[in-house]
Amino acid sequence: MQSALTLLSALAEPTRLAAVRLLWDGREHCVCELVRVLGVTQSRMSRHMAALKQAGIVIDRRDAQWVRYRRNPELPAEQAAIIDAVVNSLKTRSDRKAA
Amino acid sequence: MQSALTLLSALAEPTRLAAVRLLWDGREHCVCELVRVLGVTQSRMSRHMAALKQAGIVIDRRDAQWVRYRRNPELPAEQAAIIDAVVNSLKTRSDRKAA
DNA sequence: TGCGCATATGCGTGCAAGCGCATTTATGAT
DNA sequence: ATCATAAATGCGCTTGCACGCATATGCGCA
Repeated sequence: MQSALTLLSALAEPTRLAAVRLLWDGREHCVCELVRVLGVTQSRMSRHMAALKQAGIVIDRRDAQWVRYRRNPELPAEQAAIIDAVVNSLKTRSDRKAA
Repeated sequence: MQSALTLLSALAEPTRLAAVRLLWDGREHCVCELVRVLGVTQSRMSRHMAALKQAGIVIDRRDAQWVRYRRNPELPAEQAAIIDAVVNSLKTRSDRKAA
C-alpha cells in the first residue's frame, strides 16, 4: 500500500499535479520552463520537482546549466495507469487551463 | 483541476485509502466494521469517512443505530477510473494485507 | 578568473491535517 | 425510563507540509 500512498501524496498538491500534467506529454522540460509556465517561484518549483523525483514519478538529467525533467519510463504499469487516469481527468472542460 | 485534487487528497491517507479499498467491493459497510477490520479508533474512522463523503467518493445511509457507507454510484466516470486504477494497484503482491 | 544563468538548499514561519480523549447524539432493546 | 451500542464532534496537541527569502552550488562563456 505504501507505493500507492507515495504516489497519491505526490500528486495531491496543485503545483506538482500541474507539473505532472505538463510532463505527461512525454517530453523533457527544464525547471525554468516550468517556473515560467506555471508562474511559481524557482525554489518552490525546484522542491516540488525533487518531490516528484523522490516519488519515482519523474527522472532528471543534467544538460549544461539546465536540469531537464521527464516522465520516468520505468514507472511500474499499475502506477502509470493511475497517473494516466488522473491526467486524463484533467482534460475535461475548463480543467485545461484552470488552476 | 480542483476535483482531481480533492479526490487525490482524499485518497492520500492510509486509513482512508484502506477504507476505500474495502468499500470498493461495492457493498455496504458500517463504521463499526471498518473500525474492527482496520484496527483504528472510532473517532478516527468516523472523521475519515466524513472526509471521504465530503470528497464525493462515498455516500452514507442510516440504518437503525448503524451508518452504512458505500461507494458513491454517481461518481463521475473520470474519477471512478482513477479510484479503480488505485484499487487495482493495491491488488499487487503483498499489498493485499500490508499497511 | 570572473560573470551570469539555472538549480538546489538552509532556515524560519505559518497553517492545515491527523490524532486521542471525552462527551454528545441517535437508535433500539429490556 | 434505563441501558447498551453506534456514530459524530468539541477540544487541545503535535507534526508535517508548503512557502519565501537568502545563499550556495553547478556550469558555460568571455
